[in-house]
Amino acid sequence: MAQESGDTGPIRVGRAEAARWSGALDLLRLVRARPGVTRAEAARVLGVGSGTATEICSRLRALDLIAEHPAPPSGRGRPTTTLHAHPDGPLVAVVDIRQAEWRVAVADLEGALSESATGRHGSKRPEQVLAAVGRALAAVSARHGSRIRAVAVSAAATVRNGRFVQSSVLGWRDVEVAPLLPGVPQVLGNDATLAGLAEARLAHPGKSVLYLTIEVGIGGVFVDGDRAVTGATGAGGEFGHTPFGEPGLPCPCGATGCWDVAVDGRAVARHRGEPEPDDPRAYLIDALVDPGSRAAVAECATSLGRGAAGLANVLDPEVIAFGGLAPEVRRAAPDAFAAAFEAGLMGFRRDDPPALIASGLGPDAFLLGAAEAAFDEVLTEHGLTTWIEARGA
Amino acid sequence: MAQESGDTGPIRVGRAEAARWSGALDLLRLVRARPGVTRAEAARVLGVGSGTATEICSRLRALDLIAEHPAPPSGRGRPTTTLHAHPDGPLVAVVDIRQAEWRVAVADLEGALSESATGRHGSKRPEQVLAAVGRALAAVSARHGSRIRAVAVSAAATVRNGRFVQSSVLGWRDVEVAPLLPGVPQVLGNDATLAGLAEARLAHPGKSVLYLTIEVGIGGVFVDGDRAVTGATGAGGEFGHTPFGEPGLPCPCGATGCWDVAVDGRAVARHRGEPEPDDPRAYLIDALVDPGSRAAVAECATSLGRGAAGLANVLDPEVIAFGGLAPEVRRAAPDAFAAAFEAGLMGFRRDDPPALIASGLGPDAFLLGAAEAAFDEVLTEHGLTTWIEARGA
DNA sequence: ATCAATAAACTCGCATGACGAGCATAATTT
DNA sequence: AAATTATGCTCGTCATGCGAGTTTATTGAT
Repeated sequence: MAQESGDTGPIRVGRAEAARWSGALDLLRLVRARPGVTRAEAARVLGVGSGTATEICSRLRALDLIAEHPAPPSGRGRPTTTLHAHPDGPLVAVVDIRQAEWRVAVADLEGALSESATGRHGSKRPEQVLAAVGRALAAVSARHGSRIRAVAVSAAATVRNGRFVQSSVLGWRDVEVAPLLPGVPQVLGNDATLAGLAEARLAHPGKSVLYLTIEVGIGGVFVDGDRAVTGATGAGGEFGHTPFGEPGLPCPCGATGCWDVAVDGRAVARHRGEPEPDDPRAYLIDALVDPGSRAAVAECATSLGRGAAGLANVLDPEVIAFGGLAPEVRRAAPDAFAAAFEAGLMGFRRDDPPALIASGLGPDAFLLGAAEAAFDEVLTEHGLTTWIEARGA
Repeated sequence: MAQESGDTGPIRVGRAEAARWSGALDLLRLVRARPGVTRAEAARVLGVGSGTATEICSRLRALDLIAEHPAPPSGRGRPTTTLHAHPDGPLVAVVDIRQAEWRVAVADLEGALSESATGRHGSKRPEQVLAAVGRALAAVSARHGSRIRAVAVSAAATVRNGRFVQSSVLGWRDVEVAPLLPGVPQVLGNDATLAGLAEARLAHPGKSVLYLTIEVGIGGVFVDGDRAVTGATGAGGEFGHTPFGEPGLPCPCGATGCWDVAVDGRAVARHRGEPEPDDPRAYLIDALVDPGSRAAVAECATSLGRGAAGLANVLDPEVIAFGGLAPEVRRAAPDAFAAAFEAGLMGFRRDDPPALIASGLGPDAFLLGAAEAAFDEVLTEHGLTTWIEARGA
């Protein structure tokens, strides 16, 4: 994100400053990815000796960043300890804004969510929604004080250069989110992007994961080695707006032939000769169990399979994970899906195709993904430095 | 690329080992990206003090990794020095295997290519081609000795897990390339991937670049911040095999509706009602200047624009760079291209669309990209450690 | 019970790269 | 010739990681 430090003046991160905490950061990230990991195993994974592990752990314990508990002895030898989030350690606040409601929660280093507040918003006015979220966050901040080190907001909206530029389900256009907690880093994320990030990091760490989710339209993200590929402005992953659909068919996004309108409730209605439903998601849920919609749903499953295969050809993922209603669409017409997927893959990929799985994270996926994005801000040299300064003061 | 170090035993890179050379590596990468950069500017860019710069530079000079020349004084103050590749510094050998010929060259840290050998291969037998290339590399190795630190091979073939798994233009299937220079790291790359890597790093450093090139079919790569996104097995970037083409039309890859056969000489011939040409590339070159093919070429330009827009929606590049014959296709029907591109973009992207440019690297792009990939292997802690060991011995 | 075996934590001297303040140097400007 | 300015160089300091050796806590055998 930081570019052209030459012009913008002396930011002066400093090499030693950056390298200083690299071992400690690696340990913290490991504790985050695998809570309760033993210190001995951590040393093996990180490739450090026991002396270094001792040193890093005691440093982090003194800073209230990790806690160590004696591990239940398992076999001969001196028993090791398990590493956990410190009970007074850093936290992040996470927000998920959905069509009719919002949620605010707090996550600790281990990824555990403690629910804090939810609200409904009949109004579509972004200022009102954000004001309500802001009040909930103020309460969180009052409760946890300076332990809150970052805020991440997930919304069903397109994110570009740190703004929500549009959202059909929320009815938002170009919404700037002022700092919700002053002085704390804040990141905004598309809901499908963050859900995919959570799925990739939590269920398939280190792998290349293509995440596809159907709600209204289809979206997702490609996560390559735990890093979301979101392009220049952060608006990548708009898979619904590739011309995989019916050529010429207009899409509300402004383009034509979009995949978005070929896989969801709007597509089912169109195939059945019905008018466009007000709530395509609810319509699709009904259609999935309606025998009269079977052929129309199979068309969607075919489109899902063909598009997933095309994206697999482009992105070469190791895993394709389906979220939202996509697993249901696939399950409703498994043969149609499988045939289209197989036919769409390049020949040489068919011997060893990507694994197709249904995401198992459930409705917390957005908050979990937001926690990932938020801790990405915290677990940096800068984040650690400010944590230490806040402790000292 | 390194995974699961836990099981595979004690590779033990070591944290200090890795951090040790990080400053030196950053300087070497800077000298590579900007040959002739002054030491004073390098210190500013890297964010180190003059003392540290002195230390790093003298260390690298002593190791024959960089050379310093007095810079022409420009204004007041003590004149600085410019940083260059050392005349006895590390080199990489690069290979480009095309339809009817191969080239072998040598690149230094600054990216300068010195041509070494070329050959033609009427035969399509990969063993024969690789044997000829191997002989040329042996000659290179004899001339430069242990200065050659890596080999990179570009070929018009799909790369997967370090093998060439298929190539229609070369007629190859599942070719394993044995080490061409024993004891030296070797990387294989798809030609379009490497050309895009070169275009991105040399012309648009740090940006997100979508590179699209038409030869036979269409391919390319997405380079996000100087890193090629090639997926789990390295076979990403097969943009030609997304279903952007005519639905149902079979493609030699095994899938149907591929973009590949909608933008090249085969597409022009089909639109004209002619049989599939033996050499689609030559056919397209002719068609580009043939008035009778104007409408057919415009169809290809439309398909190119629509597909490029779809990929822009997915990948969110800052720049779309066209290579091969793609700039000519665009130029032959600029209005058709522009209309399709604009129509295919999501509405919110139209205000600030990605820049569309023609690659200017010419036929050396493949070798330059191979040099990038090869130096990525050299400019690592491990690469530097082996360089130092080779010096000492 | 006692003692060997085992695995892991702890101690401590060492190497190293980066830092930064102060000094030296080589150009331009006055 | 002197002042100014930008840069390179020297050197004492520091934090991190290393690694060999030591200690500690558990299991299992005698």
